[in-house]
Amino acid sequence: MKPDPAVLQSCLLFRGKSVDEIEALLQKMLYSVSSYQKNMLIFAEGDTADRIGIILSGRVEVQKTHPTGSSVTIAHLNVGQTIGEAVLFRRENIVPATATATGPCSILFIGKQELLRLFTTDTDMLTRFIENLSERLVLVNRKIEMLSAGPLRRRMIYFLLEQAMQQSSDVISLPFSRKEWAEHLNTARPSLSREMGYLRDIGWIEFKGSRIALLNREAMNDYIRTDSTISGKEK
Amino acid sequence: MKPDPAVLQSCLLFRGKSVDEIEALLQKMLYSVSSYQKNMLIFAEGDTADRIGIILSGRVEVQKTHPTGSSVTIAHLNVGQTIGEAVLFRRENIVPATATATGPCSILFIGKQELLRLFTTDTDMLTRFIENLSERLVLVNRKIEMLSAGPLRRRMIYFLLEQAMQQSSDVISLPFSRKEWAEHLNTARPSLSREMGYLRDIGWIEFKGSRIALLNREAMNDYIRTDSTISGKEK
DNA sequence: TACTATCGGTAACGGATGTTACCGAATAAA
DNA sequence: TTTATTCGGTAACATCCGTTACCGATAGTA
Repeated sequence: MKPDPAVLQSCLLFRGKSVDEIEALLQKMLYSVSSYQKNMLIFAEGDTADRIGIILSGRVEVQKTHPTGSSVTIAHLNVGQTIGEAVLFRRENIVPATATATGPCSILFIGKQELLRLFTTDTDMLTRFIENLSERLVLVNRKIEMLSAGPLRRRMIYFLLEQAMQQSSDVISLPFSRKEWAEHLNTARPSLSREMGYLRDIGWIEFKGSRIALLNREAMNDYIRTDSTISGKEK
Repeated sequence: MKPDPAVLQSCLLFRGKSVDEIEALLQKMLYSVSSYQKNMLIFAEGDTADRIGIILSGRVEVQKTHPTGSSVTIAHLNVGQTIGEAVLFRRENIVPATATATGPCSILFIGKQELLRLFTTDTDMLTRFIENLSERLVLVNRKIEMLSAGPLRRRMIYFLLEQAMQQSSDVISLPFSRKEWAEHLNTARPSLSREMGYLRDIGWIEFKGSRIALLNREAMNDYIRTDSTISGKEK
C-alpha cells in the first residue's frame, strides 16, 4: 500500500517538505504499511520496539493495562501522529503501554536503523524528530498540570478554556464522547455530568451533544485564577 | 568555575565518556557556570530558552505558577539532571514553568548553537540527548499513571511499590519530605498522614522519619491489582 | 536557656466525588 | 417495525479527602 504524501506533510517528522520531496523520499526509503481493524493490537505492553509508527488513517488509542484487564486510556492519536518514538531510543526499549486501533486504520512503520540512516542523510528530519519528542513532552506535562489542577470543576473549566483557546471560539466541539472525556479528566462519567449540570445552572455554559458553549469566559478565568490549588505554596 | 568531570559522568548527556574525554571536551566547549542561592530563579515562566542547563550541585524545583502566586511542583531535579532540554528545540521555545533552587546550587549552561555543533562533532552525544528526552517522556508518563491510579491509598501504595522496586529493598528511604511527597501525590499533607496511619494500623507498613518499611508487599500488590480503577474499561 | 520556625502526626468537619441504579433518547441490528 | 445496545443525564448514598486547628518534636538562633 502506498502512503499519501499529503498525509505525511501533516506529520511533524516531514513538516516543511513538499509533496514532491516526500514522494522522492518514499522511493528511497525502507518502510512498511500495515492495516488494522477496530480493537486490533498495534503495540502490546512488553514488546520491544524497534520501529516507529506514523498513523496514515484512523485513530489509535494508547492505554495502560492493569493486570486485572481493566485499563486507563493515556492518549488518543490521530492521523499524522507518531507512535513508539519515545521508546525507540531508550536503553530499555520495552513498550510501556498498549496501542489499539479505535477503528479501521493504517500505519506506516520505519525501522530504527533506517531512521538513523535518514537522520544522517537529512539533518532536517533529525531536528523534526527532536522537535516531535519535545512537543510530546510539553503536551504530557500539560496533562499533568490539568490533572493537578484540583477539584473536578476546576479541571473541567481548565480544559474548556484550553479548548476554547485552541479552537479560537466560544463554542467548543468536544473531540470525544462524555465517557472518554471523563477518562481524560480522570473522573467518573456521572460526576462529570453532575458538574456539567451545575455549570449550566449557574449560566456559565450551555451544551447539546458534543457542542459546548462558554457563556462567561470572564468568570471562568476568574475561577481558575482564584486560588484553591491543592497544597499550593505561597510565595 | 570549573565543573567536576565526575559529576558530568552521571549526566545522561555524557554517559559512557571517561573523565579524560570529558576534560578534553570541556577545553573545547563553550559553556558557562552559574551559582544560585536558595529560592533564586533559574528559569522564569515565559522566558525564551536558548540553552540547556546541567545541575552540577544542589537541587532544583520545577513548578507551575498560577497567576495568583500559588504553585504546584512538577518535578525535582538532582545533580546530573538537565533542565530546559524539552523546550530548547520546540518552535515555540517558551519556558512553560518556573525553575528555582531549593538550596545553594550551581548549573552548567550550554547554548543551543553550541549543542548543535557538538552533535555534529560527536554523534554519540546526539544519541544521548535523544535518549534523555525519551527517558523524561517515559518518566512523565509514569507520573500520569500514578496520578490516575485512583484514590489516594492506591496512589501511595503504587508509589511505595515502585520505590521498593527501584531501591530493591523492602525498606525505603523517601527521597523527600512529607510535604513534598504529598505534592508529588497531588494531595494534602494531612490526608497523606491519615493514610500512613491507616496503613500502619493494618500492619502493611512501619515508618519513622524518611524510612518506610513495607511489611506485606504481597497484600499491597494484591491491592493494586484488585480492580477499582476510575472509569476502567473491561476487556 | 528561651524563642521561633518548621515539620509531622492527629482529629473533626464538611464538601467533593465515586458508586450504583434508573431512565429516556438515539442508534444499530433483527 | 421491534428489539438490543450504547450513550448520557439524573438522583441518592457512602466514602474519600481537603481544610482547619492543635500539639509535640526538632532544630536553628539570640
